[in-house]
Amino acid sequence: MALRLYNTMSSRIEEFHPLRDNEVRMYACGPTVYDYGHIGNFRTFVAVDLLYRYFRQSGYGVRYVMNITDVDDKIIRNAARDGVSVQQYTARYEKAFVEDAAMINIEPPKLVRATENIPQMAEFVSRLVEKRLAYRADDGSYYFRIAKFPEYGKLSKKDFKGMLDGARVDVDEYDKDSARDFALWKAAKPDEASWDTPIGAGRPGWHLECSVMSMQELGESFDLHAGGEDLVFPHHENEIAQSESLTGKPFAHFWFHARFLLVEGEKMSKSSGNFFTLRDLVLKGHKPSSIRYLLTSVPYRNQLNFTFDGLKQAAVSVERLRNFRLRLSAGNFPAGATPEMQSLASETVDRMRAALDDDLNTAQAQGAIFEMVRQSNAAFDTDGIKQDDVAPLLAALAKFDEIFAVLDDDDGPKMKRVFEWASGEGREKDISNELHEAIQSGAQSDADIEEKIAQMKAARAARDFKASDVLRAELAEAGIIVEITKDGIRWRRK
RNA sequence: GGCGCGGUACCCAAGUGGUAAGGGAGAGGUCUGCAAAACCUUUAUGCGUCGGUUCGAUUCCGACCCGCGCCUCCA
Repeated sequence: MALRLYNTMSSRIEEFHPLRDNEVRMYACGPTVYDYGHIGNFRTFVAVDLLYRYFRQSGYGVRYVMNITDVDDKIIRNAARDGVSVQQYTARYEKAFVEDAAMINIEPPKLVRATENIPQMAEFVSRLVEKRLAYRADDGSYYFRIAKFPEYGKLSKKDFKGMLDGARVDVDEYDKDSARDFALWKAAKPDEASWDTPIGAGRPGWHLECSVMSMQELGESFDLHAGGEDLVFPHHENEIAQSESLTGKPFAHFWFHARFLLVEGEKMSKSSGNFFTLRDLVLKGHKPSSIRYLLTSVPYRNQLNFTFDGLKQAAVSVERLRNFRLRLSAGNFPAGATPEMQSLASETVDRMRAALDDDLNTAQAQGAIFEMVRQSNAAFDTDGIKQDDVAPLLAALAKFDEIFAVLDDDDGPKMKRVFEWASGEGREKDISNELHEAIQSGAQSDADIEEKIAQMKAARAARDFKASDVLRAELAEAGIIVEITKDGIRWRRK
């Protein structure tokens, strides 16, 4: 069964087939590195990550490129405010972005930077000018002539026909032939970062970098272009206009857009007080795995209401999955295999893949895995799982985690890094008690814990439950949960 | 105003022209020295409201109400 994806261009769900056999070339609009990434940014990046992972699981080789916008108005303004160069300013936020992405298990794409492709962008503009698709304004800026691209608006389904004849030109836009013409290149201004190029001194407009870098990395036509829903217009529309009018070829074949999320039922905004960076959430004591899980629990085209209650629920759900894996890995099973468990495992994989094939229906894929967990746990309780059933069940779980990436418990070390970062930034006051506790549980080394567990075992062998309970309480205090089962003692971090 | 999306149990959230996945939470129970984990039972005759089509609609159509998005370099 083939993957079916919603394509913004056609407004329909279509079967996905790469242009070249077995190779997917995809490009995602990445962050403008002027601040720490917020949870909304990461919803989009996680959605694209899921798609990337699913392409790979489906057997494709994938070339996945993401841009870093490291020059724009905000960056120039903030760098000037801080009295540092644009490069100095963006370096720390690009680093933060990479760290944050790793924290929620986003597989790294190839990153390309706007400022490292300035000559190519200038070259692109001059080719547009040669073809009379762009023009130079009096101040040295360059604009794309929208009237030259009749298909303008085809992605966002906007009709500009009435506006293309220049009848209603804003008085402010004195330099432009038509109000809708967009800037390709902005002429240098005093005290602003600029680059000397054959088309003059200045800096690129926002849309240019994505056309230039995507084509450079992936070719004039490639498979899929992704981003947040707000980018449909004008950003992606403009990319299409400048790219297709220049090459005469279709630009991206699939357009993939993730819907915005709500935070506590409202649009996220700084003024509403519901604006959170990823680091803010970790400082509040939430695990990266909970955040990732919550972000993946609603299909990417639906509005996701990101709430703290939801974060807690996500944490419990992840714990349930981790407990299940631990139980399978650590248990003793009778020899043999059962047909029921064998088929349960394979049906679960089929159901997950069918769900993901259906425009990445992550909620349904999660439903499938939980169904398997429940049935397996029930079988477990009645010795219905045999030795040879374990591997297929674990394999199904692994298949799930290749996409969702929440099972491995490395939350402790990750949270510790955020803790250290906040301390280094002098933000101790933002560190919650919950984060302190979480760090504590990660502070115990495995060896220390195993030592205590061994003592517990000895005490229990002597039927000294009192001593055993004291040890268990000590470990609980340190954030370690101990479980006594018929197969022995198991432990995990809270 | 133009274009588009959604309203499903206490919360989150799938889904289908034939009678409601899954997760969380609550209640009761099983297991257990006690915990924890796990399992079982239970919680929507109901899927925004009102009409229509149909043997039958939550699912299709229409109207209305509510929420949300884009149309302003915010993912």
